[in-house]
Amino acid sequence: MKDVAASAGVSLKTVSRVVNGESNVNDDLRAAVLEAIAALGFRRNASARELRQGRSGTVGLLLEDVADPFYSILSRAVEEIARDHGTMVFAGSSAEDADRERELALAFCERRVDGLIVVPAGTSHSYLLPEMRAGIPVVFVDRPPGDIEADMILTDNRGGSRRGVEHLLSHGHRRIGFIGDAPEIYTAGERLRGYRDALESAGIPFSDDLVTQAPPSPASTADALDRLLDGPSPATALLCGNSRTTVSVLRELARRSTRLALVGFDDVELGDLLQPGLTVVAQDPGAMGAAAARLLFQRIAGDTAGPPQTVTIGARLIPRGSGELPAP
Amino acid sequence: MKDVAASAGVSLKTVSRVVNGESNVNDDLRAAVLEAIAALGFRRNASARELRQGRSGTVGLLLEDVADPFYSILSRAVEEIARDHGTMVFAGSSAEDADRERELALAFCERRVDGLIVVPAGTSHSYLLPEMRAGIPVVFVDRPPGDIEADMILTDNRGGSRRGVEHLLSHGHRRIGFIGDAPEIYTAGERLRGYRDALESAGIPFSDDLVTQAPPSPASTADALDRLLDGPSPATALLCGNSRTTVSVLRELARRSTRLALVGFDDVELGDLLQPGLTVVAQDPGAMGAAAARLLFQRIAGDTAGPPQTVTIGARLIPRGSGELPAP
DNA sequence: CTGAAAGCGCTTACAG
DNA sequence: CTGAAAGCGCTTACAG
Repeated sequence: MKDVAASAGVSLKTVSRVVNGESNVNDDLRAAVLEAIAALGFRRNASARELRQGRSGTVGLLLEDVADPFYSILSRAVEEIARDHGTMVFAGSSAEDADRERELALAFCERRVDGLIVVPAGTSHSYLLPEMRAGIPVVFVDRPPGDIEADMILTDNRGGSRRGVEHLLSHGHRRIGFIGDAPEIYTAGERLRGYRDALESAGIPFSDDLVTQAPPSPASTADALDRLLDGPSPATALLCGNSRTTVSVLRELARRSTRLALVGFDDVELGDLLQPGLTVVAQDPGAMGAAAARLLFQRIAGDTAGPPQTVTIGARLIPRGSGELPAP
Repeated sequence: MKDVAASAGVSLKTVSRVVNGESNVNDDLRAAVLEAIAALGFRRNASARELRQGRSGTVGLLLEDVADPFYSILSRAVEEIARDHGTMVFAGSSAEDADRERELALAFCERRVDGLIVVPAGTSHSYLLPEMRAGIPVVFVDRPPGDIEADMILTDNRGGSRRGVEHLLSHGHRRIGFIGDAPEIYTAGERLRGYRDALESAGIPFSDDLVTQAPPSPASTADALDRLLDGPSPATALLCGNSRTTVSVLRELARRSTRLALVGFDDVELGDLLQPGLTVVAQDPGAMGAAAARLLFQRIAGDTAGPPQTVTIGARLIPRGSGELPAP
């Protein structure tokens, strides 16, 4: 900038004014500055600007895995809103590791992000309190934070799960299985609750035999199916608590050439092309990302008066065939 | 940092030494500094550090769409390698818009990224020359840059496509269609070349009637299928030039209940669960991202002596059923 | 409308 | 092993 000023024969401050598009600059001087900028290939140094201004024009986005379709769609939605605010996005994958989450979150804070969107991996988030008090707003998505109060965007997991089970009940099923993630996972717990809600409303007693809660893996899913299908009164329908489990179940059913009424929680690509089409309770990751980003920028803009907000986003049942198979 | 120094009763420089993990600090002073850091909730300001050091510890990653599975897998691979180098990743989506690509790339440069990985959207990249000369290494992925020479990571599109067609030929097909993206797209051109290579080697004359080149959309794909299937000597097999087209073709075939031997370029999730399973020529986005990141960090580390490199990554044929349907 | 001076929070280069 | 001074490249606050 000093070089530009020298080359254009003006002061540093005038160059700064031109670079920042301030209006009160003489046209001739402006032209001279622009010429010098082009000639020297000048590009403003954002670090210096940030240091002086105190805000960085960046936000941090902490996901479980950038490569997972659910999070990558969420991520794109955040990017679009950030773009409207002239802000760039740092994205990082916690890989479900609490230490890595913490490390990334603090690295983002060291970079003085203007705000943070976090899909929690760990169960304790008090490490963020000093940062939040120092003025970095944080919005949690998908799961509530561990031991602090904060803004969050959640799916209506319980209601969605209930709707999925009610759908199976309405097609005559009475023995409905549930295979979900480990019970410590917030969403897994909520979805199991929705399953129980639906059974209870229908006057069907809850049975432990029909429920599996474990981290999703092809092996654990195959075991769970064994338990559901190989007993004296097998399940005729199944709610899968997450998309990884749904995919494992589909592979396992294809291998066994067994049919089973099936509703998956979370949509999977090409679900409509399977035979039968896959009925799902679909979350809306784009809407979640957009809601998180909007709330974050509202906080960044200074709206920090009220208490933490919780935004709940509905889950939609999409019937495509597998959930409409009638009970035998 | 000044506050920490005052609180610990040492100089700024000693705090700096502790924060940076330098070894030559007296244990008592170190302890006092660490205590002051904890008490004050101090976090080093990265902007100031970057300004002084001249490097930012960030890289920019410019994709077509962060939400596309191909790019999100590539993105995660870049993140992992960046992490090994203590570097954060800015990711942005060009949305296939040359202006937006330029705007994002220059915004990354203004933030003084240490390097840039770019999936080109536009056809001219000379706008990056000043930045490259100023010492920001740039690696292009998936497609070559427009009008400059630079490092790049490419898939063996031509060879992969050839292998896909040879696979169909080996199952007795002679009328093999090709539906690819618009001919301006580099990868589309290469894949058409591979298609021609395979036909030529088999002594089968190339026929324009069997080829469609257009931006993928459900409507254009349906039209292309009409042309291929409704004539006097219809195609018995098809190579789809990209995954969006593959999905449209699958939907269209399901609607018509027509069968056709099919090989898709690019894998799609759940392709193994379709009936028949989807045979594809699979790119390896993870390998591409990793190769790009490795080359970039090599350049950042100062290895800029040699000429630009091109790394070509193979495409693998994965037979799953659809490509093995025999010719009638 | 224009500019000179101070300072953002660090690290570098140097002295002791 | 420790510290005082200068400076990275901007913007802010102020004066003219």
